Amino acid sequence: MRGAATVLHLDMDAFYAAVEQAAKPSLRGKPVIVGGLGPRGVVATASYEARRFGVHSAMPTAQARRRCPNAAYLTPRFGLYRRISGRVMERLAALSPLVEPLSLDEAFVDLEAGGAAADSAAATAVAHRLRADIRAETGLSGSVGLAGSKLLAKIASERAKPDGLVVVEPGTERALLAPLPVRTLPGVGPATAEVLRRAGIATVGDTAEAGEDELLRLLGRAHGSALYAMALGLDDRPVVAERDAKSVSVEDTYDVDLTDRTRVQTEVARLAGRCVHRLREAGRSGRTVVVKVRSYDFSTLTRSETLRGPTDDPAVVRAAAARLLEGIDTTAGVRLLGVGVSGLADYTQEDLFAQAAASAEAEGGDVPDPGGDHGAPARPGGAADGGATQASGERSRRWLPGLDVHHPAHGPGWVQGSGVGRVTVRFEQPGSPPGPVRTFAVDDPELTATDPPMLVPGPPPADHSASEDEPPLEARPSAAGQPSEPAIRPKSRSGGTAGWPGAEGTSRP
DNA sequence: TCTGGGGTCCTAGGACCC
DNA sequence: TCTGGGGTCCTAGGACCC
Repeated sequence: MRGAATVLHLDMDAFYAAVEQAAKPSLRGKPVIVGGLGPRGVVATASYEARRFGVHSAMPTAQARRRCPNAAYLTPRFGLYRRISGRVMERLAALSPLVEPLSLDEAFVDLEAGGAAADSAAATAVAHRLRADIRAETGLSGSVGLAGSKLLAKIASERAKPDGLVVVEPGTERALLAPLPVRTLPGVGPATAEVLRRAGIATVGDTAEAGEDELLRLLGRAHGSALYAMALGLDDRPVVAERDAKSVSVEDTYDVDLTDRTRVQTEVARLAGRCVHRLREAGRSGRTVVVKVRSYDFSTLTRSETLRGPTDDPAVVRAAAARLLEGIDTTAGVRLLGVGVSGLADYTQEDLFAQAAASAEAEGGDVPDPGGDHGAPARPGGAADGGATQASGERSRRWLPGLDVHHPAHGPGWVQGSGVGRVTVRFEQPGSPPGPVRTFAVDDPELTATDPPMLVPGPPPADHSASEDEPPLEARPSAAGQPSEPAIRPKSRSGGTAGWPGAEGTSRP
């Protein structure tokens, strides 16, 4: 808490859906829903047009289809969202060394830390400019909250949505909070809200009146005292820049419950491999392996095992996961499997070597066996039992709605839908007017999948697109050699991408 | 056609140590 | 004959967030 509204919270509006609308001109102004498109998918983001039909995040996609049958349903393209997010985060980094991202579309910024603003008026000016810059660079809108604390800045940005700016002047917090429902406070979800409701507490004001002792009794130590402080508008949490991940995990929900034990085993082995891959990409290793199983009835259990030292060896993690799975009954059918690693350490070859040697010495040769107790085949591809999912060889050939393609005669476009041997493509791109639709055979050799083109600067600020020639959107070489998607940027080094040609106008400390 | 995927933090009990 | 703590690590589960 501070005396000036210099803590900024930025929240991009309907981010995934907005990116898709920016990339696909024919979707602008129309309901767009991004999320899992399978039978068990859920909505990740709904555009504001779709929200008018009652569609919202976390709703089963099947339900969304009933409420809004005419929306465009698109599969998420995280690689693209990450790139755009990177641009936005660079803008924030120009304002302050203290930027705390919460997700791809959200971050706190401490405007005092970099000297960008020392009082509320200056902070407000900075926020206006930030919003304009983001729009100019990406064509997207973000809402901003300014306050003397993270708590209030976040609540303010929520109230600013969509496409707005709200400032909470220090001193006015309690009055602002009092009438709001407790659910407004971060950390109060359905379960906590129900406990409070039964105690007659419905608003933030009620919460403050209840007193700390009562809240401790109802919610326990940590949660109770945190909630009480928030209800009074008290929040001293600093904006924290880099936070190292504490766990890495991977999970899959299957379209049809898995019952075949062998299949379950090969899936767990596959997931373990994927998990370790991500672990290594992040340059980390971990000590505790976790297996997660969600049953047909949605009941979920986890089993974990802590190794003697951190590892990033796929064979070791696979073997541990297989052991853990042995103790779990899956005969009734599982809908989800997951593998995770926690207890992360920064990986260095020396450490591991020393550790392995040390434990071998201590325990008389019981070094982690890379041979793997139950060396699972690890090649699930061919063996897939016909029942559950498509053979995975098919996957690469499937045209998922929303993906970018290229055709030599028609140019760049995106998949609108596919089925019965046909794929429908709309030929347009970020800078173009809405384009025409064509249909092809799914195996048309002229149709190729491509990486998404970068967005074009937004129209609103004088519609003067920065004439600058950001590389031909064509991206035709498909960058097949360059695994542009999976590349997660290592630790602190954020990749290249020098500033956008336009607007250099942000202030320097 | 009920309920994704990636995380964080907290609690509680038992083991083990001092 | 106790009587009694406290601290840390591990495991399992749950609430919550985006």
